[in-house]
Amino acid sequence: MRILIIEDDPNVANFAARGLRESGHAVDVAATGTEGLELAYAARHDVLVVDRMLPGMDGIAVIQALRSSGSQVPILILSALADVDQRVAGLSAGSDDYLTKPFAFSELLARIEALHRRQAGSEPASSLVVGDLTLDRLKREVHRGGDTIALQPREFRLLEYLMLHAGQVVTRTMLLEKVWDYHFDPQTNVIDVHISRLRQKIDREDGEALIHTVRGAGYIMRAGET
Amino acid sequence: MRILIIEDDPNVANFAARGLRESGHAVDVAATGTEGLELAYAARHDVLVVDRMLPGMDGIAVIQALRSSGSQVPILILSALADVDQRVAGLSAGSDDYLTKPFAFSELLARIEALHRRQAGSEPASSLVVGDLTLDRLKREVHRGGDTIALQPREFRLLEYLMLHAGQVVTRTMLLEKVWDYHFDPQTNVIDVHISRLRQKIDREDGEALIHTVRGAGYIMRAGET
DNA sequence: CCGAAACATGACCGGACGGTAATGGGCGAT
DNA sequence: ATCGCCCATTACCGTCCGGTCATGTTTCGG
Repeated sequence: MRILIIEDDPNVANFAARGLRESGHAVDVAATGTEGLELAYAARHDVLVVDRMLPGMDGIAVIQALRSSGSQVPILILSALADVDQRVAGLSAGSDDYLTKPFAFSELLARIEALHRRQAGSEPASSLVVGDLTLDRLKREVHRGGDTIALQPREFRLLEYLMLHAGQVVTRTMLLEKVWDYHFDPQTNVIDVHISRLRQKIDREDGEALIHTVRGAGYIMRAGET
Repeated sequence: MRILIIEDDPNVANFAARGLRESGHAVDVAATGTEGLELAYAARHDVLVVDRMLPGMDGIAVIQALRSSGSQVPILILSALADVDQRVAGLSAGSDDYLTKPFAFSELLARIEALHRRQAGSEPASSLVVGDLTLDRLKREVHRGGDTIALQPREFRLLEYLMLHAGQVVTRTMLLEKVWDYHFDPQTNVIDVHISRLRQKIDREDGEALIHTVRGAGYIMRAGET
């Protein structure tokens, strides 16, 4: 389990970090809000422990920034402010738990594990998004900018795979393996045909193209420039 | 949002229930652990608030019973025991939060909403289980006791719907609406035919039958007796 | 115990899904 | 600039999904 602690008081930070490491977790520590945000963006953490009061960027602001960027990490606020209003404010800002200093390490650990337990129970993302295109894996629905797009099963699997790997080139071999379950080269242009059909449905004239071909390599799903 | 409060002190129970109702939530109240368990099994709640000390069946025991039956409901423990060890014990038992009495209602509400927010963000269950039959909604795979079962799309949707409502009778009308998207009666026996096909695949001679017909009503998916 | 209603199952068959192939177009290399 | 390769697109058609129908079986009321 990987934990990020954002806390400016080195005593508290070290105390917590050490204990968590001894419990077998990987711990990153940041002393300021901005540094913390960078670390949070740089790597996936299982739980964040954030001090309420931080020099520069405040803890609440950090949480709001993370949440507004779509992050779902469980966050525990650590604070000296025991006041009920403060606690409520912290929770409303988008955190999942609030622990007041001074705290017992065993409780911090228990709460972190409770947060993680809950998160771990949650399923792999069931809805994929690239640009204004969204695909709901459970409902098996695809939408682009408001309207629903009907896809055939094979088309759906193809798009799903492309979106799961959005931003990375997907080779023909990968597609044959994962979308067609072929473990050999069919020597035909099945893929080309289905890419074409997909494009006609999702990359309609309106809006930018999301499926890009990478000559000699395969295809890539991407919104935005570069 | 539907909340179940298991609390023997009527003052506390009423205080919390009233406040939550005023905040627009549906609230059920149970005064004993056993009664609480029954209510929890009888209906789906979004959050449970459980008193630590209860006459008869203890709060911790209630939580353990729920968790071992596979329930994932977010649970908040309410307790007069502020002691760190008690708090840790409560969280380890499988609860998600721990609030000590006396408490401010605004904090209870904020914590309940934080728990729910987290839960709501998590996806609907992607794998369904009834007896030794499992269905993975994302991988679109069905297994019964070790081996994989291949289902046609319509068969899959049918089984998925039955399993989503395991334990409750599913009427023909419901199936037509939700599995076939028919909003009228096709006057044919499509459903019977598909139920039959499903049975041949999943209720093979080996193992107990999971799909049961309820004469005059519909079908029900259930493992175990009664 | 008999009959009717409700349900189960097997056979049939139309249509759409999805693969193949052929042709046309565009990018890149020499 | 031109040739060749890689990709795009259209048309065609076989296969299997899934709905209908007809017949057999079970359950319940009278």
